[in-house]
Amino acid sequence: MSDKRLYQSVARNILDMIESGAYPPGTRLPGERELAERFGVSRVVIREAEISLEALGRVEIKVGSGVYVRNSGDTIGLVLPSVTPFELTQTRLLFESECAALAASMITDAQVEELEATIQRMESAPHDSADGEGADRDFHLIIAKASGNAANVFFLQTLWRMRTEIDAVKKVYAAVCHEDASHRVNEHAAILDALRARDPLAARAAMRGHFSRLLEALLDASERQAIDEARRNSSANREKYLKSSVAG
Amino acid sequence: MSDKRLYQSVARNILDMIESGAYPPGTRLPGERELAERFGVSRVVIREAEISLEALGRVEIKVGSGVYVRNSGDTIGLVLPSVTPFELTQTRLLFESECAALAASMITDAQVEELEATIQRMESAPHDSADGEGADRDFHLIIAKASGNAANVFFLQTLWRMRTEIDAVKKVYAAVCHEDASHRVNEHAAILDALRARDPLAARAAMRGHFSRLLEALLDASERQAIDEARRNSSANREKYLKSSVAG
DNA sequence: AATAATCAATTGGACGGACCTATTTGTAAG
DNA sequence: CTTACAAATAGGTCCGTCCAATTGATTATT
Repeated sequence: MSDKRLYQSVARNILDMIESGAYPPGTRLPGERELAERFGVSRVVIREAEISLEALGRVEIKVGSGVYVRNSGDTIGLVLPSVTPFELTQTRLLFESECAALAASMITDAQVEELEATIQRMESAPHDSADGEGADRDFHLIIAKASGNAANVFFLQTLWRMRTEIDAVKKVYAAVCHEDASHRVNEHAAILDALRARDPLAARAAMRGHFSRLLEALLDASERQAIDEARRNSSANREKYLKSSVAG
Repeated sequence: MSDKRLYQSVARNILDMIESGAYPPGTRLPGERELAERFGVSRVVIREAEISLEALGRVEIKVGSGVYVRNSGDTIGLVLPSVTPFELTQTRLLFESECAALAASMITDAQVEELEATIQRMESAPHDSADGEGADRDFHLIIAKASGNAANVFFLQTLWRMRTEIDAVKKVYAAVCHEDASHRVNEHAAILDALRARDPLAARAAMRGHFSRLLEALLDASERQAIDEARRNSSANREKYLKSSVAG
């Protein structure tokens, strides 16, 4: 209906098929010939659509085998810019705080309950487990949705992709995850309280506090990490130069 | 060195041609037929290569005209969600206001001068011209850069892509562009004053004012547009039913 | 002379069929 | 049960043809 070139409309259809859950990550898409028949287009168009999806990192084409859906998690940094963990956290601070303020005046009772559920999941999940991280993500995502703005949801998702797909970010966040887990539950609870009270100013302040503390924790962690690395390097150097002095 | 599929190796060659400076941004690449002959491959392969480059945002394909090199600085890749003009403007309000507040305490004198230049460009450009729009974009982009955060720059670019690439948004923004131009220059000047004074609160307030007014203008315009459409429909209906009553 | 309508050349878009190579898989021989 | 091989299946590439959009020059009109 809307796309100018045929292959783009086909690519969108395929993307919809994938995102509807019909083809979970790792599964094979139907063959080019079958898709061509199903969409009533030529094989060339199917190939073009799949190539564009491959360029976007959504599928992986294996010759002689088939086209496979990629977990959007294993995309490499091609589409995302390289940002530091601090930049990301600063942007999350300013963006998500405003989302929270907006959400406070729009949130439904059902969404409040969903938020409660994520906090319970975080409490019962072992620290830094996959489910704990999922609950963290859901908490922030629900708030973005509660702001009633599709662009906000999109940016929240993009921010989360940066957190999980950019190596430098992933590393530093992981280092801070252990000691962070306990604070996180409390802070999420404080944010939830403000949202439940439909208080925009309190929600903004609580979210800012959440990320301010995270930013500090990240700075501490990266400092420790830098020290560790320096120590490793210097001990490696010591070894290296001692060795050469023995050899000499 | 050698990519698995032919189109990828061709895409890399084309990219090298572009990045060598042989085809600066805005210029047209040789036609598919010529490239096919030059690389010794079929037109299909050239098309696939160009499509992958288009998906990555490096070139723009215009049917019947040619393939054009895009500014490499432009954001690439991400598939945009469908957002309304109002959602976009609301997100710009909350996001760019915070960027402005950040920028106020980080901006350099050189960046202040760049901002002044964009305002002069807007004053001298005919309303709603391409250059006027470019100056508008540059104004906001410079502020995002002045915030000293690569993630902010990335999101600013993505927001601008939404404004120019989503049909529904483009339409409503265009409708408001004429009467908006005069206000816009004044408001940009007010924002610049706050930045020049390195006053974060004033910068945030000025930016919020800028987008608040824009949001209202958009609402007015869309209301008028809805009324126009309703009028058109009703007159079409009148014609239709008058005709049938005459026929009957 | 300036402007509007028209037409032809160029360019990307799409089709279908043919043939290639890589991978998978089922079956038969060991 | 394992191995070896061969058909079936999958994507990769080419060719030639035709369509549709764009553009610019040509011509007609005012």
